[in-house]
Amino acid sequence: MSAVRTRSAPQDRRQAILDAAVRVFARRGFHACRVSDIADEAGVAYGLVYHYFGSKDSVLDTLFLERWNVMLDMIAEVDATEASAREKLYAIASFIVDSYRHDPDLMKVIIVDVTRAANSFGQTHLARIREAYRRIAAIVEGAQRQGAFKAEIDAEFAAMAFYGAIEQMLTGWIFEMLPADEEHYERAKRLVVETICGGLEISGASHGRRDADRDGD
Amino acid sequence: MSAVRTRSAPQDRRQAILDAAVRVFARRGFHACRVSDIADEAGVAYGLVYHYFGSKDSVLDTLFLERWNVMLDMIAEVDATEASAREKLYAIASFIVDSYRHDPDLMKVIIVDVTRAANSFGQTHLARIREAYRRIAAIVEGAQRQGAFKAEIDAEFAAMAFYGAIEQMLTGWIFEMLPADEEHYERAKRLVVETICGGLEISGASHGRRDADRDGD
DNA sequence: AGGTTTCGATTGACAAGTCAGTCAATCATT
DNA sequence: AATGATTGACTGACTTGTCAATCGAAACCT
Repeated sequence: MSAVRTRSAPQDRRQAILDAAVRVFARRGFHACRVSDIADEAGVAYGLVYHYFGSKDSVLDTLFLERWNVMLDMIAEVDATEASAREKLYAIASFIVDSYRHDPDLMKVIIVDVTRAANSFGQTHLARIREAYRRIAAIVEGAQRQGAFKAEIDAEFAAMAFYGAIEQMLTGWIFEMLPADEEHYERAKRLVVETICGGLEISGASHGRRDADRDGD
Repeated sequence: MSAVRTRSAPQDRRQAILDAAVRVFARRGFHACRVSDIADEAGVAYGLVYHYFGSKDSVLDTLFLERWNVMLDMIAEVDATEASAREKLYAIASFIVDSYRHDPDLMKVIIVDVTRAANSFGQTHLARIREAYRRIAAIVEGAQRQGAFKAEIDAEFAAMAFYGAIEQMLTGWIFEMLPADEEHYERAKRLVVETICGGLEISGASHGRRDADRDGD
């Protein structure tokens, strides 16, 4: 124990408020819950929330930005490796799915409450979200230059389709439309990459034709 | 003209309120706008909104259900045809994209305020949304039985990836992350189907292996 | 060691404002 | 006159953000 007894360290209180916010936001949604709910859940006085955060919005901002920035860093890091585009995309899918596995409430809040309010909040969030698409698109572009991915599919589109597919999986888990267990998490990672890359990669035959009729090679 | 002059037909007023609601919901979001905003936009008195609708939520419910049911019918109709799975999925993508082209405000409201907030409303919406996934999954299953789609990818997962990719395109247009013009709408339809089916269909070679090495068949 | 000052952390009652929903009255049409 | 549509002021409930007061720990002094 470090600074225990009657009062805990300031940063613990701040973190306790953030943790409590994740729980109540996930439970009833950002709009439906009150600042007093956060304070009650964290076991602190109402006013303390305003001591650490400028507003209720600011609490949500902090939750989103802290997590999103970790993801942006992760994407940049992965892209810097020598792995194939497929492996890079698998790493991203893994990261997002594992984020959900590790803290489903936080991911629920980010997907349900932040994305929804992305336009009513400042443009800040929108810019960060867009940045993620851009970095994924950069991976696709790299693969296109190397001839591994079809060049005729716009990289920006592909990135959004990829991210959209992943987000829909999480949505399925969040709203209990899909079974959410360890096995399905792993299957989801593989499915998303297999589905998207199977369509993006230039395979030996069948460039995108509907029928599986083999041509004269 | 039928019942014109000083007072228009009741159903016109009701529709005027719905149309106004779409506009104000799209502009500032469902939660951020007041019932008085709807009434003002529609040019009717505050109380009239409550004459036609039981609550503010009920207005949103109506907007969502009326449109969503049209889509559900459309999917069932398409699935009953003899078209290939790829053509069926293209028809669905077309319908959704065209819905956005025809009434972007309404689609924005449905995606931003309903689809992503489905848990805060009753289970009614969730069930309708799930029904859409189920119908798309049925198309995938049909293709799997016919040997046109890979059997090892869960149909439910595939359906969600497909819908998620489309919804992400709309999100891109809604938040002005993607160029929204006629040409891009058409490209988006093709991209989504090409991306998803390219990965789902059993092509002559490369069953899902990363490398395009041809096996001895 | 004991007393005291300082200052950020913490409290919770309160002011000020918001908004959904109600309802009694009015209007138009038949 | 009867019926249903329409009005908009009003109520009641609820919320955010403020703020003056209090607390606790450490530094500072004697």
